[in-house]
Amino acid sequence: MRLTRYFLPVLKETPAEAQIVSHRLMLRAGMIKQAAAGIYSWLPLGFRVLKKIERIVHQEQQRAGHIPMLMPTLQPADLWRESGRYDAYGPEMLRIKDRHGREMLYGPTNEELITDIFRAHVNSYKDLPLTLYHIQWKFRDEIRPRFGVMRGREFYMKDGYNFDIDRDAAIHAYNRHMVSYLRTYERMGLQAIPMRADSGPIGGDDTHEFLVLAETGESEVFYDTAVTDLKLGDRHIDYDDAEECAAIAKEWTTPYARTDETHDEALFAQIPEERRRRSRGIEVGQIFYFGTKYSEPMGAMVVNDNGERVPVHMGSHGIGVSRLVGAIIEASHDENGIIWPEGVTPFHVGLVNLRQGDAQTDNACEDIYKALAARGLETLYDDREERAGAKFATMDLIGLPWRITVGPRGLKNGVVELTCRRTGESEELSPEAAVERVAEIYTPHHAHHLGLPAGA
RNA sequence: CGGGGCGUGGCGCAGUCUGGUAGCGCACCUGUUUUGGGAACAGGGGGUCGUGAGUUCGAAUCUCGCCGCCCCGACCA
Repeated sequence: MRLTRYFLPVLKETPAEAQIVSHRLMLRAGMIKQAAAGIYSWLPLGFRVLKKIERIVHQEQQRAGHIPMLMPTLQPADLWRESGRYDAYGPEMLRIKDRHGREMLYGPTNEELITDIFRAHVNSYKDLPLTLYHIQWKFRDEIRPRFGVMRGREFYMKDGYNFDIDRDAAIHAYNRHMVSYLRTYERMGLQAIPMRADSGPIGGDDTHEFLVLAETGESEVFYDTAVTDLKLGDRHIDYDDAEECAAIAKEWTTPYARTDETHDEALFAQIPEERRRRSRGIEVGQIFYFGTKYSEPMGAMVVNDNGERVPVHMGSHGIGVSRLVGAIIEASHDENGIIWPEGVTPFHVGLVNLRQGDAQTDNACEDIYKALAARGLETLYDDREERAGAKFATMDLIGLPWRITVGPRGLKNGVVELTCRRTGESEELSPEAAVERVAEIYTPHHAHHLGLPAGA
């Protein structure tokens, strides 16, 4: 993408309303524009990141065997009366009437809809296990939206629902989700720690929240540093293997890690002091096992192998996709701007032409731009008539992890500069070698896409 | 919902107390000179001062109502 043909309204000054760093940087980098309290337009750069995150979530869900679909944002009130949540949900649910006076609501979550779909079409234990999910906009009329996309009223969320014949099978689904979530966050360059949590209004026996450590997090968290040393890396995982999933879940949930809701000071005190940490975290996901809480009242039953009608065991699982954009920035920035992890960066590499209009540098940039595209890399080419300082400042602000700088001085010696946004380190390379290096850097990220279903 | 604050060109602000015909910086447009970390100079365009009513010869400024937004708290992906 050529910057002169793009839409990137960066701001030099910080809008007054933004308090936390991710909100400030998202506004300054031209990623979002507020439409109303807690409601945002996603401008092109922000939209790109949102879609990158969404894609990773889709890929990892499907890798775990979960099935994508899409449910509407508007739902009929009657379904919620059936589950008993129409009144229970309170003013946080946005209620609307259509032209015929029928009561509708803008979905804050989808348990009712998915259960309705399930009971209409699934009748036998032979159709289980089944896990369906979608990524859709939600609306919760928060008392006080704040922190930009981190606590919006309208937000983009992956929510999934598993249906299993009994408790054991549902627990496997729970563990499988934990593993696939760990992998999802790792690909985004995040460490999200599963922490035992309260089930809250959704209810259930078992639940973990995934917390990203950050100063500005809304939750107080307590953990053993043993948990932050864990990494999935590129280990192969068989998601159908209940024991393997359980083992990995156990590995991550054995070290102490809890939010203030479930914190136990006595247990915490047993951890060696040098490993004890008290910090803050941003919740970026949660998984639940809730047994037959919805299936019973709503009649989501199947016939088991004895010919008996039994309620299915369910769980639900969420990832805050739009919130993750903010959470990643909270976890990865410096005084000059955002630092995107390679997995979610809006563009893989920035190309800076230091002497726009000079035939030699223009040509060198065009060649590099084409060579990067040929390698399947997304480049933001700053071809504006701006001075070097302005171009560097823009690149630093929007946080592309790698930058290729092309100027007459380097070209005289046949080199360009490849700079790492995170470390600030640069190396001088021939244009061909620079392209090659960037391609190498992104090879593992592109490898994730292999072996997945079309559309993933 | 309780408490606090703010609405003035796209952004950041001054002007409001003490009413007198709207200003600064950034951004934008034109030109010249610049060009490896947010350039300089010259010229230029853009604002019913959130909104409605009232007071007044005269309202961004005073009074009352309404709307919107932000911050702190209790709640949530």
